Amino acid sequence: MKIVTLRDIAEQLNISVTTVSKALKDYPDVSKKTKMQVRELAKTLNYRPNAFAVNLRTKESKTIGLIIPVIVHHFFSNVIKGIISQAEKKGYLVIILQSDESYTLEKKQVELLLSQRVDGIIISLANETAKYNHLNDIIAQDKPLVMFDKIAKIVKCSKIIIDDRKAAYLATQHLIDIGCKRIAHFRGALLPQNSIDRFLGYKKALLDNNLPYDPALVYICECGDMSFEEGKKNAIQLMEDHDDIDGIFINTDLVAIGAMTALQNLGVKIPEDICIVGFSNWFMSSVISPSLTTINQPGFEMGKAAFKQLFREIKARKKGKHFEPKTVVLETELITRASTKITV
Amino acid sequence: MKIVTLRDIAEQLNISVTTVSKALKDYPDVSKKTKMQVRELAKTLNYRPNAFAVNLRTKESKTIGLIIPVIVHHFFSNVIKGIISQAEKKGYLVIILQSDESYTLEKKQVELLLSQRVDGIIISLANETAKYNHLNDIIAQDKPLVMFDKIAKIVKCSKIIIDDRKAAYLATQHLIDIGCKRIAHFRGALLPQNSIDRFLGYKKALLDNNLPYDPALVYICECGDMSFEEGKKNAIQLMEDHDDIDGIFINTDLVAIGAMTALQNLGVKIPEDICIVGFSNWFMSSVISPSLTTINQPGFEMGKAAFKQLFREIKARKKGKHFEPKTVVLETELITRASTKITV
DNA sequence: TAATAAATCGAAAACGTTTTCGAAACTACC
DNA sequence: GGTAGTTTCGAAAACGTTTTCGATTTATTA
Repeated sequence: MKIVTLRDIAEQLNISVTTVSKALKDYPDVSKKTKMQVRELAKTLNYRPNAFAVNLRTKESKTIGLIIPVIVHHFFSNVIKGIISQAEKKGYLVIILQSDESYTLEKKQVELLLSQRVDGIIISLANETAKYNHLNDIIAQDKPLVMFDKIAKIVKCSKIIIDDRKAAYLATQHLIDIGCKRIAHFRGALLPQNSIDRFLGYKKALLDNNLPYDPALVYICECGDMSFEEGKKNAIQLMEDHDDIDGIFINTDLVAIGAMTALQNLGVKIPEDICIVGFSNWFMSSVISPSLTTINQPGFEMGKAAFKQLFREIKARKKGKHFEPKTVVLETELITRASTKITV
Repeated sequence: MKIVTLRDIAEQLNISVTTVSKALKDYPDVSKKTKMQVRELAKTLNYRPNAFAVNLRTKESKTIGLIIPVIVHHFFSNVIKGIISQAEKKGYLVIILQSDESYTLEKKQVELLLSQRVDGIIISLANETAKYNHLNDIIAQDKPLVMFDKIAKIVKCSKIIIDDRKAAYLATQHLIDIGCKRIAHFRGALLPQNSIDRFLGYKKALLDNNLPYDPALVYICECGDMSFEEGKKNAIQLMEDHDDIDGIFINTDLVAIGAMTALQNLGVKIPEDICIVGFSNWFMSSVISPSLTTINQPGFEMGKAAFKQLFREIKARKKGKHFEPKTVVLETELITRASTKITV
């Protein structure tokens, strides 16, 4: 019941704490005999090193912090899983915080993690976040920082992203390739970089194909808890405003599925009347009817990559080397399904 | 850039570390003047207490551990959110681990959390888990432990659950009330208590209503990553085996939605030919067509309740009191939707 | 056997905080 | 001015580990 320490072992064996410590860590200057004795006793007493003391002494906790906008989210929960799985392999634990898309909370949580002295921080920014002092604080403390998905280009740290612009371009080009002439876009909130990039990719694809870009065809949705409803609402509004639409590129699968539901209720046939491309490849997208063409956004892989990068930086710091921030761009792909398959 | 300590402040003000510490914690035996000086300097130097040292000294880390079978899951991610939100209010951080339904991993993760000396542990058991030594280890160390959802009745700790049996009974009774005579059940894996309880509730409802219980009508699905596919497969199999079925009570919404998809593809009309009740009230259930009648399983509230309970136990331990394990049963409700609305 | 090399051990400092307890300084009162 | 009481401070121990460096013992060699 009592918690055993190095000292307990040392006293029982009539040796010093030093030797016990060294024996357990297999130092070369301890005899085989005492090593055996120590290890055996440690086992029978069920000795566990006091993590608090180890942390204090070694100045690291083998714990990292993760701040994400939302947890209940197909993409982000996959990222979490990726990070945790990779962290576990390297013996790291992960503290998770949810910013709820709030800048104030995000800032407070960064403070919290810094005062907890985690070994590094992984973050995906809140939609609201437009100032980056809190992030620069992390860097100023020379603590490893990796951003993913919702990033701030200005901040000097490593980043794990996809090429949102290219992916959006691909998605829009696909709509054009199958014959769409008037393509709407449901975009995400105004601030996040990826929402901007996806919009730009959409726009560029139109222009490259000599199709007019019409700002009136771009609808905004916050992509919060109400994504599905936003999709429905936007779709209904779109049908009222512009009934000549023949394709929509939508920022997120969940919004897209909402839109499809509303359109189908209005008697619009997909893909015959309107083709739809989503974004993220949520598992439900392959399952609904018609199945949804979408861009695969590899959440699990992003999580893994984010931790790997962070780990590299942690290792580099320990060796005193400085680490040049690196941006990793993960591959995406267009997955074509029934929502854009028109058999002409 | 250099990390400031109490000592730095003390030296700059020519006072002792003791006084600095006391000033910052508002001890009564420090003069107002020095308190002001200390606080001001602490602020300008951006002093942050070294969490490692505080932990070592106070023997607590204000951090708890959470072990869940899966992260990417509508119910569990809601629980995570509930736990984190509540923990944040009390100034606690949460380390999350995923057991992947594996007993071996779960056991290892408990070890890890214990050696990290978290202040308490919240756990929902893996499907595989049938031995509880690792849990008893936690209790033996007098560390607060709270289980939720997938619990082991034998283990002497606090538990947050719903009355699965009653909820399943309610669901089945509802099917009977609307005229179903031959009701199938897609149950979860064999070991988990809640999967057993839901099955028992289903069975009892049948018997109480003088309907025959037929084991052949009970299908098993593991409810892992393949839930949707399992639902489809089970539904198709069911139609082959017993085409006289007029109702199904299904362990999980996702499986139910899979089943509905398969049934609709087979030309079965829901609810006219077969009525369906799911379990968990996933947000998609209100959104698909037909919308799914289900049992509301309050994930967020369970998470909150779990942390609240853990927090009570942590407080009690600090006061040296012993805490009698408590089981909290949260309310559920039947949400009737289109999948069981037959207008006779 | 003496000198040297190798093997084995332990004292002590350090990590940064919290808290006890005694000492010093100051105030008030007769 | 002396006493008692109050206010303000700081030395020191403690939390449990890691690591340096010197000391001691044992083995090796000429």
